[in-house]
Amino acid sequence: MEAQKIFVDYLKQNDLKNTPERMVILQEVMKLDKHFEAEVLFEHIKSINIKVSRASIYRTLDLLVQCDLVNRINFDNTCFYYETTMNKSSHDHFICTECGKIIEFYYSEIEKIHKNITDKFELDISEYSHQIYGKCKDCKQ
Amino acid sequence: MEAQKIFVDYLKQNDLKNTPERMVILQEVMKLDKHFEAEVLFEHIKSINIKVSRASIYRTLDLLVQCDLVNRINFDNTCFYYETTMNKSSHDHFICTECGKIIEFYYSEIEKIHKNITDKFELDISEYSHQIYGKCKDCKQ
DNA sequence: CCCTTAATGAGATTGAGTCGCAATATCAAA
DNA sequence: TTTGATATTGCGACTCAATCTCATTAAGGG
Repeated sequence: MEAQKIFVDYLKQNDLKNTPERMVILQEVMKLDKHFEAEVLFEHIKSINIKVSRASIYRTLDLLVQCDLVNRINFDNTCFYYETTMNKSSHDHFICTECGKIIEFYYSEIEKIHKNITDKFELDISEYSHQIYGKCKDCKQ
Repeated sequence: MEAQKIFVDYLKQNDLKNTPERMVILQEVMKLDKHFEAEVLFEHIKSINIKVSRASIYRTLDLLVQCDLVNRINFDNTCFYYETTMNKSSHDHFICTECGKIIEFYYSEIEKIHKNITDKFELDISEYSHQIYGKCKDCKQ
């Protein structure tokens, strides 16, 4: 399903209003590279001469996270990063502490672990965070 | 080996000085529950009438992390949490988003995944972060 | 077209963590 | 000891992402 339809439906179902600001933000989020910062999105939208306040950027990103169109990731504790989820399966990240390069990876064992821990402790898992830090091939030696 | 000896050796090996502030901080860190905040440590030390500045708390915690006596964990992006590593094997955390309860768990598969990814991408892993969020048994329904 | 309710923007505020710097302490060598 | 090079401390100023406040404006069902 198309992102915009998902978002509009989500708004309607939650008695939230469909505003031009929200539509612009969704549209521009989809154009950005993966792993962008809220501030970058704010500057980007300003640069194309559309006026949206920083507060609306943050509020709308929260909504997009809530309706699963966007993931919020904490790489380095300087700020949150965001990535769209469309057409993407779940994955984790390796972050090179030298050059900042990001490698995405997926192991089904992670899901098995989550299943196992869910059963063992009778949990209700809503999200998880898994990052590996180190030096990439090029930055090693 | 005893924590204090490890720390003192670490300081000596790195041409750092053995100061009363550093010793007090190490000593009080060992008394605190797991998963404490820097601010809590600061308040705790103030409460026993020892004067150590906030800056020294942060600087010394960094040193303790560097010599592996303490882990720094990012649970909820409000601030860092710290835990002593003494007599503890590697483990990850489940955090209940309702009551804040923390469950520690260990799966050897995690290490296998890290080994695998290391080989595949020729990485040099220095640390990792793995947290699961959700509702615990008591907060479910 | 109205009216209730939500959303917006601007700027103030928060709060963890860092930085700069003058004063002070450490510690190895004389 | 005393000295002196160097590290450390504390204080307060500062940073910066993120949140909050609140008056004004907009959405959209009836």
